[in-house]
Amino acid sequence: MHRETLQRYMNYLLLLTKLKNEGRATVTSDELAVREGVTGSRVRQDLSALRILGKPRQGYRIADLEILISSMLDILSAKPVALVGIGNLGRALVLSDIWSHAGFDLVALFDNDPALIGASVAGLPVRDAATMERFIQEQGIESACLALPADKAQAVVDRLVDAGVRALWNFALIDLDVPAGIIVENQRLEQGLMALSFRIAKRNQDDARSSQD
Amino acid sequence: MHRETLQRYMNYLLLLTKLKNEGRATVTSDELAVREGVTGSRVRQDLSALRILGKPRQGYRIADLEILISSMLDILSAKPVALVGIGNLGRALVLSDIWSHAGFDLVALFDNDPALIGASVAGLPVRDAATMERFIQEQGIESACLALPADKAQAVVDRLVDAGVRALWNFALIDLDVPAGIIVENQRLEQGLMALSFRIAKRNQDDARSSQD
DNA sequence: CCGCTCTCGGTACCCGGTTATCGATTCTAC
DNA sequence: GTAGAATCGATAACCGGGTACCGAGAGCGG
Ligand SMILES: NC(=O)c1ccc[n+]([C@@H]2O[C@H](COP(=O)([O-])OP(=O)(O)OC[C@H]3O[C@@H](n4cnc5c(N)ncnc54)[C@H](O)[C@@H]3O)[C@@H](O)[C@H]2O)c1
Ligand SMILES: NC(=O)c1ccc[n+]([C@@H]2O[C@H](COP(=O)([O-])OP(=O)(O)OC[C@H]3O[C@@H](n4cnc5c(N)ncnc54)[C@H](O)[C@@H]3O)[C@@H](O)[C@H]2O)c1
Repeated sequence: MHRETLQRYMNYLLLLTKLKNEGRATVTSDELAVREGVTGSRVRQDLSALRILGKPRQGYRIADLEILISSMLDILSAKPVALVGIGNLGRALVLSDIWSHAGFDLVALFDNDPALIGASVAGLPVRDAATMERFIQEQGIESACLALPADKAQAVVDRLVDAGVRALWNFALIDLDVPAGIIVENQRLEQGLMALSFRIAKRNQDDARSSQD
Repeated sequence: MHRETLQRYMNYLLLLTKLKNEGRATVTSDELAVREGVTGSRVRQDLSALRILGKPRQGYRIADLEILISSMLDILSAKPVALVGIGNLGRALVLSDIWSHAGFDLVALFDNDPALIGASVAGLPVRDAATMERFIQEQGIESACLALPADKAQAVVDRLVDAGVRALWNFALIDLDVPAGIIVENQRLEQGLMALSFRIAKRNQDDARSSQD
């Protein structure tokens, strides 16, 4: 499955939640399509690939779609995950509700700043990073999120992988080096900002060109 | 230009910076290709589209690539940008160095929390959100970043657009409603986490399947 | 100086994602 | 009940991003 396709499924899901809150029970392929900037055909093929059936003149049952897309993404489970680096970004992540929405359960916070250790964020204690390996092994945690300086990230990753972590969500701007089989999902915020810069430049060019005509 | 292609250019840029720091002056298409999981052919076509010429048996001059890709993305300029919502996420963004890397200059911080107004973050004062429109108009700011609660975002966006903002980098989990011509780049963190969940599920399935054989 | 090798630039081809189309089905209206 | 409209499911056609290939130029070794 290509990244674009995967993103479409996630957008369907977000859209469905919104529609459900509006009291809707069914949705047509064209409705989903226009909001995604794609054709009804594409949506029907996406859903058909998940063996989801709709009814002519009625559309698809929103509840069915939600369950099937969610289970494909495996976000109905609650995989335990640890967060390392409780700085500004880390705190924002702890306080957000994205973990449960994406099939994770944030169970542990780690930092090596004595001023932070022992504090509590959103009801979770900040643990000493020195105790990280032990806790992760004991709890069988296989996922971790990194919100710490780029120059500290690789060393922490090595320790995490040794302790049994097999999937990483990385916010540090660095290409992590991991053994085969370990998944790294990089969250590169500056890419979003660069994309914005490009789109602004493109719009300004287009505007200038069309005003010339 | 498709999103995937754009992302490839940004990755080239990050890679080039790294190579330059290692003292390299030139790079071959195959070198860039393997790190991007693509063929040398694709890289050469990408670069050729930017009218970048290489030399046989030598490759491309890194300095040239950096300048041309940077100018395509328009990240050499310093577009003024305002940040609204100086919570945990906002502070993390202020303190990061992504702004200049992506062609922006963070010039103003706004919040409506009296406890924050007047404080200083990274040398910038937090201004009263009530004075937002005026400041933005006076300074001719056309870009803004939103790091505030989803239920407050739309109202703030309406004010920003009225004041002249034409490009938005949005962290709130909501589909913003804006007039035509206004660019919105949504930074959906939970999509990265969902993608991680999907990749974990897929790997576990594959592992189970291959151990069956 | 002469091949030999490496890498670029261009072209042709391929593949898969996207769209278009059409028959089938179900609901509405009268 | 029948006509008509709407929407699905399937298939075919299209398109563009990606790859493979080949000829050309640039450096290297002898
Ligand atoms: N990729 C991006 O676009 C982007 C944007 C913003 C921030 N970031 C990254 O995220 C990181 C975190 O951002 P932030 O604003 O929260 O930074 P921060 O400095 O506020 O927080 C970093 C935290 O990590 C902790 N830490 C440092 N070394 C550690 C170690 N070895 N073990 C455990 N904890 C350790 C520190 O004590 C601190 O609390 C930044 O360093 C930055 O690289 C990336
Ligand atoms: N999309 C995601 O994946 C994701 C992840 C984390 C956070 N977020 C979003 O980012 C937002 C910010 O996160 P945070 O942790 O910094 O939240 P936060 O509550 O710490 O910060 C929000 C800030 O916005 C300010 N604010 C509220 N209303 C305002 C208004 N009308 N004008 C100006 N300022 C106003 C508040 O005073 C506060 O300082 C969250 O609400 C969340 O929706 C999104």
